Amino acid sequence: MASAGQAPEVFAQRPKRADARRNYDALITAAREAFAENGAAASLEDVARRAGVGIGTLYRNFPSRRHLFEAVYVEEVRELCHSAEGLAELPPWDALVAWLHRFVAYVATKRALAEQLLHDSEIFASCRTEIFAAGEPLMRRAQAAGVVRNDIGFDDVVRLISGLTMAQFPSPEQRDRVLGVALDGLRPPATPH
Amino acid sequence: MASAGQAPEVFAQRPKRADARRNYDALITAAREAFAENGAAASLEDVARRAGVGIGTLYRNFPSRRHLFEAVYVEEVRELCHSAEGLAELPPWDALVAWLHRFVAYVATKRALAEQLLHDSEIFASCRTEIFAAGEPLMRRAQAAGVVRNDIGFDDVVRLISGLTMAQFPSPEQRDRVLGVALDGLRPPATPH
DNA sequence: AAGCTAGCGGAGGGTTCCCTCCGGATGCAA
DNA sequence: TTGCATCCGGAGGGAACCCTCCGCTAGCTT
Repeated sequence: MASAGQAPEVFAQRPKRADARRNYDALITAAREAFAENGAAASLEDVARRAGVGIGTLYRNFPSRRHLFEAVYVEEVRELCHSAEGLAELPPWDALVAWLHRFVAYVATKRALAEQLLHDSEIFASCRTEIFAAGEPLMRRAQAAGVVRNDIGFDDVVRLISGLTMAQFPSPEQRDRVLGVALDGLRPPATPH
Repeated sequence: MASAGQAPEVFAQRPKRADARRNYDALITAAREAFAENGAAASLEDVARRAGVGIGTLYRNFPSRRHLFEAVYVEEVRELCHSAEGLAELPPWDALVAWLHRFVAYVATKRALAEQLLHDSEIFASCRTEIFAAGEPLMRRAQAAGVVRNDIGFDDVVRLISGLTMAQFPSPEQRDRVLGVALDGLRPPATPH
C-alpha cells in the first residue's frame, strides 16, 4: 500500500520534486484543519495561508475545491482502512466493536466533507469500497460466530454508526454509551418472541 | 398555542399587517426549501426570490442569516413537539417508537440548520427543552413499563436517533431497517449473561 | 558548477453575495 | 373616502472569494 502505482487515480498526480511534495502535504493538512474548523465552505485562500504557500500553489495541486475535498477525504479513509489490519486476531465481536470505535472517531470530523461528496462522486464510491473491504469481513466473521444478527448487512451498520457520530456529543462518555446502545442492537435477538 | 403571547421571545416580532404577515410566512417557507436544497450557505437573495419578495423585506424581518435559521428551526421543532400529543393513548413502546419515527423525519432535513446552530445559540437550547418536554414522558412511561432499558436517558436516545438520521439513506426501507436495529438496542437485555 | 525546468507566489479581474437606504405603494382606522 | 403609518422593492456600495497568469526561485541532473 506504500508503493505508488497501486493506488487508484485518485491522487491524480503526486508532485515529484521535494519542495512540491512538502507543499502538497502541508496543503492537505491545512485543508483538513480548515474544513474541520469552518466547515466545507472554508476559504481556499485561508487554506493556502495556513499551509504557508501561495494561492497559486494550491490551485496547481488541486484545480478545484472538490479536488481538495477528495484528496483530504481519501487520505482519511486510507488511514481508517489501514487500521483494520491487526484486528483479525481478536475475537469476532471484539474485533468488530474495536473497528467500529475507530470508525466513529474517523467520521466525527468528516461531517462537512461527507456532505459535499455525498451528492455525486466516484471517489466517494471507491472509498466506500475500501471501507467495505476493511470492515465487512469483520462483520461476517461475527455473524458466522453467531454474535451478530443475520438479518442486516454491513451497509446497515455503516449507516447506523456513521450517522450516530454525526451528532456532536458533549462528552466521550455519552458517545460511548450511545454507541453501546447501538451495538446492542446488532446482537442477535436472545429471546425470539 | 394559537394565541400570540404565550410563545417565548423567539419569534422576536411577528409582523402585524396582513401583507407583512404573508411575506413573513412566505420567507420561512422559502428559506426551508432553500436550506434543504443548497445547505446552510444558500444565498439569502435566492431565498427572497423564492418567496417572491424583495431582499429588503427579508432583511427587515430577519436582520441576519442566523435569525432566519432560527426562525425556520423553531417552526420545525414546534411542529414536531405538537405531534407528540395524540400518542399517549398508544401502548408505551409503540408510542415511543411512533414519536421517534416522526423525529427521524424531522431531523432528516435539518442537518444543515443544526450544524449552524449547534455552536452557540440559546434558541437551540430552548428548542431542546421543548423536545424533551414532548418526548421524555414517552420514554419514562416505556421504561416504567419495562420495555426500555433503564441505564440510559432520553438525551442518549435523542443523540442516537438524530445522529442516525443525519446519514442519508438510499431507500426508506433501509432507513427503517437501521432505525429498527437502533430501537432494538433500547430494549432491556432479555438474557443477562 | 552550471543550466534547465518544475514549481512558486501573489497581484488582479471577475463574480457573487451581503446589507443599507429611501422613494413609492398599500393596508387599516376613523 | 381619506390620511397616515407601515411595509415594500431593488439599486448600489462594499467585502469576500474564486481562479488565472506570468515573472521569478530553487531543486535536480550532468
